[in-house]
Amino acid sequence: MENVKQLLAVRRQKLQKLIEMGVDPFPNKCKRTHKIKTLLDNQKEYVNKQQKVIITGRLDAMRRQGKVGFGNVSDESSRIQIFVKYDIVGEVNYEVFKLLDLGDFIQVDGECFVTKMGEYSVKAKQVTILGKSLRPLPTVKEKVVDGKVQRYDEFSDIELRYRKRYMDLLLNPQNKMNFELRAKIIREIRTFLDSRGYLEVETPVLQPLYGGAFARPFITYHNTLDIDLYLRIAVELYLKRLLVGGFEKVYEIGKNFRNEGMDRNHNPEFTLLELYQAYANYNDMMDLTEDMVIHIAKSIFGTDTINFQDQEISLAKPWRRASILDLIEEETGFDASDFDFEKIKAFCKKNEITIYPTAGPGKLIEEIFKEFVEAKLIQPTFVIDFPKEVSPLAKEKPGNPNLVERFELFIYGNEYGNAFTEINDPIDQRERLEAQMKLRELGDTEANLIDEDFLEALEYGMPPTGGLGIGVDRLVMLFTENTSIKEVILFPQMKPEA
RNA sequence: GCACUCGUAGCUCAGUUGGCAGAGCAGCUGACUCUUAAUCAGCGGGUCUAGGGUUCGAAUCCCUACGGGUGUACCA
Repeated sequence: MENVKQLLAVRRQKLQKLIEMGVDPFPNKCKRTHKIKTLLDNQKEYVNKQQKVIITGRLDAMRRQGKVGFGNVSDESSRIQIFVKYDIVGEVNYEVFKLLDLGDFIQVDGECFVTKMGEYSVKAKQVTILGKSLRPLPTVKEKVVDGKVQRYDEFSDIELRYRKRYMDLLLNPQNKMNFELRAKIIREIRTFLDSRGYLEVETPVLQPLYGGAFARPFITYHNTLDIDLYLRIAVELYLKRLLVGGFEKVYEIGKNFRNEGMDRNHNPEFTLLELYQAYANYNDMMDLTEDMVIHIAKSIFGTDTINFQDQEISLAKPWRRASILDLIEEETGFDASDFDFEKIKAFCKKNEITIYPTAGPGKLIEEIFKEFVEAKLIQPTFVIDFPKEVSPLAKEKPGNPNLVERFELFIYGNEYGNAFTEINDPIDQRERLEAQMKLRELGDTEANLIDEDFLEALEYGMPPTGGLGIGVDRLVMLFTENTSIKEVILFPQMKPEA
């Protein structure tokens, strides 16, 4: 740490020197006439008429050479070289220039020109410090070889990149793209849904009861009310209340919180799109999902084909729709359609699938699917008609009391969405939740709770409804070709450092 | 949770069989009035993640802890 102290001390000394010279290292005012990109876009014209410009940005390279010096300044738009000459800026300003460190924010008043070596630059008339950097940033250098940018000493430590995201963004500008694309994707989701008449709503993050998904919640406490509250694990039960209230098409994009393990597909807080539509069912939700994902792909990337992990994935309609039972049979030859518990248990035992005490045949079918099928679903696939046992909010499939109208969307072996024809029969819904409570009593910590207020709402009447949930982070991962959710969340959850 | 793996200067990394902790960049001093991974000369900078053990001697071998990654389990 001695070294760090020295590096910090040096910068503070420079700060002191500037102050002694009467220079404010953190002025309140600055001026900019051009973004750097504008300079690049108008190079010929600006060079010809020696365009006067004032640029601002961070000094990220410096090559001083006696009484002349070069630097590079970056703003959000781009990066350009500056040329600072003693004879032009004068003795005092040149002293200031010499006291600059990499990472300082500066303003350069000057004019556009081309150096002897042919590089388009800003010839400084004055260099003004806008914000002193008191801590050294790692230096990443770049060199263009055969038109390709080669980077040296890249800031690449994954842990540091996540913990100090600002450095990652600053030093690895290509990583900013993930987050720009994330914003665009979410914007296109809204554009798409808004144009189809869905109303965006906001429902409570702090809930007295949690529901709508299988997950353990985060618990918090409200002082004045003197009650525990839960951070939502889903917004489902609130959005359905809105359908009772007469809204016909609603959606919410927001953070949900699940108190579970973390890995490259799971962050404790994550962004979920949930959508409910009256007078619709899960088939409509499949159509909608296809249209929405294709809209995103085409409007942002101009194509309905994407590459992920060297696999070409076609988003063109229609996506495969196959039942979970058919897929299992396809992969394993095992026919579970009779829901014969003993037979299914035997199959699980033979294949070393854990049989939890609370699991029935439906749960085991889901386990078999995970074990044998999931990873095989590379191209977009709607896996449909799930066991009723594992779907307490989904409506039974006509003609088969073991199944419900539900689908999960899989792409490249990962789950992206979950949807069903929603239960609007309050009696059925109560029975399903009561069955969940029994599981809970048997030790299933993720089983659903009974939300009496929600059941009461259903009793007033809810229209037949299709509901959909899409994992937004995963969608962003897909479109940005990332295999870790931490790459698409600006500040992913990390263990505290020792 | 379990398994494997990594942790050395601000950053990127090397470190042989267990034998004086290194390089480049960044920093500091000096030279240089058109450089661009600027160059040249010199200098400073380390609790080798932490703690314990083996050993004459540990960055290196062993154990434990912490942190990261990967896989697996869990997770709609």
